[in-house]
Amino acid sequence: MPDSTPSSARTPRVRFAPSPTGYLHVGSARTFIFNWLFARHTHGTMVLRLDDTDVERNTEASVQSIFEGLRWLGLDWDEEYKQSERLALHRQAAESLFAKGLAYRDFTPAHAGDDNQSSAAQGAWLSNPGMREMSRAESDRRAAAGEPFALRYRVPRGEGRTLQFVDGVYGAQFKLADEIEDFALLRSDGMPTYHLASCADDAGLRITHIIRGQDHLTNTFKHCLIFEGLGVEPPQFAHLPLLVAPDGAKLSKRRHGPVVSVTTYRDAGFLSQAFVNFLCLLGWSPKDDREFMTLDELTDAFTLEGVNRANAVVNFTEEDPFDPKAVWLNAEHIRATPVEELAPRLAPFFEQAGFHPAPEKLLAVTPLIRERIKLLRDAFSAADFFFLDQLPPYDPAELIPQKSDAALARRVLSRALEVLPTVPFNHDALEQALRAAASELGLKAGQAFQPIRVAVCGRKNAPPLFATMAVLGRVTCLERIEQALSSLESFS
RNA sequence: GGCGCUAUCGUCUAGGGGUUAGGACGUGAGAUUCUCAAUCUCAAAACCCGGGUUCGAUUCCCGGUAGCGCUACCA
Repeated sequence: MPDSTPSSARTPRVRFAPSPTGYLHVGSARTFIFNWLFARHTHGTMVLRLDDTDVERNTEASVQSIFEGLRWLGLDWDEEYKQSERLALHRQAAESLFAKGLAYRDFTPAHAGDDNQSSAAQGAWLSNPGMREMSRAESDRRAAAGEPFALRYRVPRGEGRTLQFVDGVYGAQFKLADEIEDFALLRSDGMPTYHLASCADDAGLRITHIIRGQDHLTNTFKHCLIFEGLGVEPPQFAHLPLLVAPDGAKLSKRRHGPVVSVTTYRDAGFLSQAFVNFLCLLGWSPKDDREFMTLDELTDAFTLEGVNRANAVVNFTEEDPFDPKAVWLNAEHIRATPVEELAPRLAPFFEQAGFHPAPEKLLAVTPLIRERIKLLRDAFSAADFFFLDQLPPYDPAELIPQKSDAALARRVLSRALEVLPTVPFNHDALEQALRAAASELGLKAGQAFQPIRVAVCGRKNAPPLFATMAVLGRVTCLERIEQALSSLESFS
């Protein structure tokens, strides 16, 4: 049944195989993305496989949270499997290796020698004493007697054999078989280990390219041994440089907390396409000067040759959990998003602040803040005055322009009050009227507009004045200018 | 400890035997604008160290150092 066509010549089948032991973290997300891009670029198949053989640590909540993360990324997959449902296949693989004499039973109690650091230093870690050499008869007898055992791979020893494979990123890799320990295939409870289950499934699912984190680079020799024992041609391998924290340590849930969870990015208001764009730039380059890229452009440009070999730092700090480049890219993607598409994405963040803007109003406000926010969650603080019934009390110092006085601010506001009731409330008419008012008062635009802007928006920094007033409407504007004026009454 | 992988501005990266070592983010200065944002201009900022090979190495080779990974009946 094994297919004799080399994996490199078949239609690519790649897989993403997370183990559900927590939320989806950014490193896993990147691995998924690279696999997806490879699959789509080559018109291959994307397989999602939950590697849930670690019964102790797997949770259903984690499964849900991983799906949630993947769904948010907006990338799909073609086939889906659960490793725990494929136990029979794994056992069969173990059987087959045992039958061929490529594996043996190890009756050493689990965790017998926990000081494997020192025993490793003495070179005594290759196999447990007496187990590898045990006769089949004795092994069978002890097993039949119900004594628990782990199944280990019988790694070729004393032949000076060199194992090798060509990595799609790191190039040709070599290792002496004698340096590899007799790794476990089955635990003493009969459950397969990661190495066995993973290889058996990769073979069974006819995976052609394994694209995964570099932390598996050395493990790959073991996997080659398993594929060989199973009598199948190993897939192509490509290992990805790791994502690390600014201190150089591998990104981990434990040490770095929620900053490594993709939901943190989602909740802060990253656009998924920006997040994907950012992750792609860590450890991969299109080799030209492009940085801002759409999914289509990424798919088109992605190749394994573009993958870098050095670990990439995600540049976050305690004060700011997001890499500045990620934030910048997000701002770029926000600006590139059409208003009709962006407005509904903003809605949840207004709701979070306790406001439920009408869709039309949101649509009117969005273009005014689109250039001014870096994260979607900034939307409310950038646009609050559009939705507040009552502005917080004015700061007279803000109503009064620099090098000026309250009297001038009062004149400007009074004049505005005279002019505004009859002006059509659209951008051009407002501009014409207010500029005219400014020159009548002998003021420069900047000087004249500040009191009005502060009156209408409640602060000095805001979107362009005329468009803002047009959205706010005549009634609100007049009301606020009156209030501002009266707050200046007693002020000299 | 053993084995492996890696090393270009603060960060992400391009490059590659002879280059003013390129771009981006961030930072600083300026321009522009009704403020902010955006935009534009300019600036500071890097080839880990030591040996080779070579007319010439940041680039190729070796060694060192450092970081990371693997060395589990975790994945």
